[in-house]
Amino acid sequence: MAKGNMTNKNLKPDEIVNGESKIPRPTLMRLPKYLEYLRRLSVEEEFISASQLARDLNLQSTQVRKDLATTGVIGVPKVGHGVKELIAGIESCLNWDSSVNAILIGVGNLGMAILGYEGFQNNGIKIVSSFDVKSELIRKNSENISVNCMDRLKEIIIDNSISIAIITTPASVAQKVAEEVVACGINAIWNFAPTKLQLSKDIIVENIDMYSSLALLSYKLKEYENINKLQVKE
Amino acid sequence: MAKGNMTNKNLKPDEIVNGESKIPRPTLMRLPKYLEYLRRLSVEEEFISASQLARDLNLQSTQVRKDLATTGVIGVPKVGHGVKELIAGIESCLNWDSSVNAILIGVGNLGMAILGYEGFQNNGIKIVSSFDVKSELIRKNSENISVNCMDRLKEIIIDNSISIAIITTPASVAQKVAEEVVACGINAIWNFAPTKLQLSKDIIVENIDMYSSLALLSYKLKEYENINKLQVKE
DNA sequence: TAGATTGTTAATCGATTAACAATC
DNA sequence: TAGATTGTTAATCGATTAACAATC
Repeated sequence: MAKGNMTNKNLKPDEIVNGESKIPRPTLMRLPKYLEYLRRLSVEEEFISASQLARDLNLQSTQVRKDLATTGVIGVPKVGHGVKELIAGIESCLNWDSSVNAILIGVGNLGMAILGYEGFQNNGIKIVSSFDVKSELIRKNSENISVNCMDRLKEIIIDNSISIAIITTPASVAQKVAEEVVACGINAIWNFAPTKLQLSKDIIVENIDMYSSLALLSYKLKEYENINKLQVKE
Repeated sequence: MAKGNMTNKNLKPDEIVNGESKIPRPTLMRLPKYLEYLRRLSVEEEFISASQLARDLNLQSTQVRKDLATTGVIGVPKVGHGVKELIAGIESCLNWDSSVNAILIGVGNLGMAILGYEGFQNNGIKIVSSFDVKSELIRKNSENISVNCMDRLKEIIIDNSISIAIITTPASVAQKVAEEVVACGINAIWNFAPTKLQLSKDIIVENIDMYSSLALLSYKLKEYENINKLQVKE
């Protein structure tokens, strides 16, 4: 398995996390895209060049080389990088070579959608149980994952060594739910509810932020329409 | 209504879009957070200071001042910014002061979840119709939005002046669906399917990128656990 | 070999943060 | 007034991109 970052010398102390150098945030966000691409390659393709990756993913080849370097995988000039090595390297960086246990809270449409995704097992996370307040959902199996009432939260979190809570409740109750799971010892939250959670600084929170994305879309569409208007005038 | 950027002088030509200066991407992504905060304020609060906003949203006050400046709203020293003006200014920047018509394709769990959100009307987008291949869904109303078969795609897009297509299909068919809507004249896509769409450069695409978000979460959790291990050792 | 690709250093770009005069 | 806040300039930080020697 690829062990990262032996190549990096001259690092300042705070650039090193437990012997490995910190990976920049934008790089981390691109790693899953490389990984998906690599996993789709046919088994015959033994090597892939950063240049080819750049072409297919619409990135700069220098950026791809830099990104791949963070995984610690060494390439071969004129040949490229070993596909298997690269997959293992990225998985290792992201901690996606094994699965961490998660629960999901809020088994509405969104929760059901996420329980139904099959990709998570290959991406470092395993949803082992889910929760809802609606009694008609309790004990009804969805995608083979049991739905429990909120009373059993602490018990199930502890018994299953849960590390991550996925919040798919309505925004109105997300804060309350977040506080509850934190009280049960959870310190990583993946929040799909469109609301900002106010929690202690040491709790890891990642948000799926629909409205930021929509803001970009709306702004680009406005630019696009303005340009068209200008062209019509001219 | 706030008309942006009268204050900015000395702009290079490519910093100006139709008479307004370009808003940086990170700022655009924060604008919805300011907007949500401002909308939640009680009507009695006439003014809000950038400093207060910074405190409540965990941002730097300089950053908030810079961000608010892009909306063109002028603040009053010692007092702050008018809340109403600020709301109008942000809405105007994002084109969220009116709604653009959208369709949604793929009425599975995820699609149903999005059809059920009430926030979109206030955020520049109105879903007027939806589509699915599953015949049992067709004509069954969900949240008062009709579900149609794919045959009616072009007709409905044209009749309703649709600008945006929201894709909530399984990843396996997202590319095909995207090509179909583009063929019907759509040039803005909001893609919730976890796959990279390959489309002509002039099509506006925004992705809800779950796996980038999960990568950050996984990496932070790994860092967190490494730090804990180190502390146990010491 | 020649050409493509590598890893890395230096230059550029753009966003954040610090500093500060102006202001009500 | 004094203190808080503004808008803006300058400094810093960090990521992207360009350039290039090394290499199979």
